[in-house]
Amino acid sequence: MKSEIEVFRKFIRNKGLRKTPEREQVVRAVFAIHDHFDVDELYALLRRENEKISKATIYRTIPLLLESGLIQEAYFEDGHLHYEHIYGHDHHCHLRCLDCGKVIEFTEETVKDVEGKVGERYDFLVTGHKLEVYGHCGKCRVHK
Amino acid sequence: MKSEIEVFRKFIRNKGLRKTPEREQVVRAVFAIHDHFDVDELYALLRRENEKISKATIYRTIPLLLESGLIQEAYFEDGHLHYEHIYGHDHHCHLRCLDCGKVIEFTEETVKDVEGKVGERYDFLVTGHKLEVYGHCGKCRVHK
DNA sequence: CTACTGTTGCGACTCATTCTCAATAAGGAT
DNA sequence: ATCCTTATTGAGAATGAGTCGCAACAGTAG
Ligand SMILES: [Mn+2]
Ligand SMILES: [Mn+2]
Ligand SMILES: [Zn+2]
Ligand SMILES: [Zn+2]
Repeated sequence: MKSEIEVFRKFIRNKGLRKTPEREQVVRAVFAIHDHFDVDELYALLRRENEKISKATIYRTIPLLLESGLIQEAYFEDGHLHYEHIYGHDHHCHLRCLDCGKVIEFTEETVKDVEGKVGERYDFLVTGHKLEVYGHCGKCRVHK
Repeated sequence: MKSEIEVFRKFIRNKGLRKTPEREQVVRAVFAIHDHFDVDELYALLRRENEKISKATIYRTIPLLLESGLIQEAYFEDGHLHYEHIYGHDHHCHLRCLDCGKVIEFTEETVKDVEGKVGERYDFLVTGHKLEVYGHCGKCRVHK
């Protein structure tokens, strides 16, 4: 299996774009975070490592990471988007506590079947899905 | 079954809030739109009807509609949230074309089972879910 | 190495949403 | 019905995520 940076370089080459150190630093940082992240967290990490990269470049790189399949939007919260790297990881869904905001990742194979059924029913070539389940975690239920 | 305005009034009363014509106009407008909508569309509808209501009040009313279960966030797109009224409607999921943006609503009972399984597995009291399936619609596949 | 052109950083800008605050109006009490 | 307290409203200012314009810079083809 190719590394994420190899995948990214091939993607960049295929699109006729240029290989730049800034873009590759973003790729590296994205795969150094093993959690959901937003642009500010990504920016903070890069700054902490003394990488001189502007927020604009991060914003410009994110669509490339999405299109190349290295990351995906995880959810929209607190007024902005959150992402997660997905290359090299199995698909998972999210279970969120409406009280404390905790997010648990889970896998559930039956959701995959829905893709096929729905795709056929409406003549769609289905490429993926996003499932979020909401509720109240055990800890938060105790507190009330 | 109670009407949406009755549900809303009860909710308002239970929270110790005040019944205002502005809030009730928003409720009415939300249930006059039988489609996904955003704040601007809601505002435009109210203005078209010569309701003098400010956008700030709409923004302030939306959390109340969410909490009372009359509406839900449908999806985030074009830099802002879209909503839909759900009171009095069966739960449905969304199938979206990544090319043209078309959104199809569908129902799929097997997703309900996932709620139960996951809730038990992680000790959550599950209250709902949001499933979006992505792909390319038949029309868009022809065009390329 | 050169030329061409895509990319970067910076700050200005846009636009959705929130906040501030003075005026208004619910709604409980009398 | 009137008063009083305080939540709510409208208007506009403020915030903040994300985008854009532009001049300096740097890949890459030849
Ligand atoms: Mn995740
Ligand atoms: Mn819908
Ligand atoms: Zn919780
Ligand atoms: Zn389409």
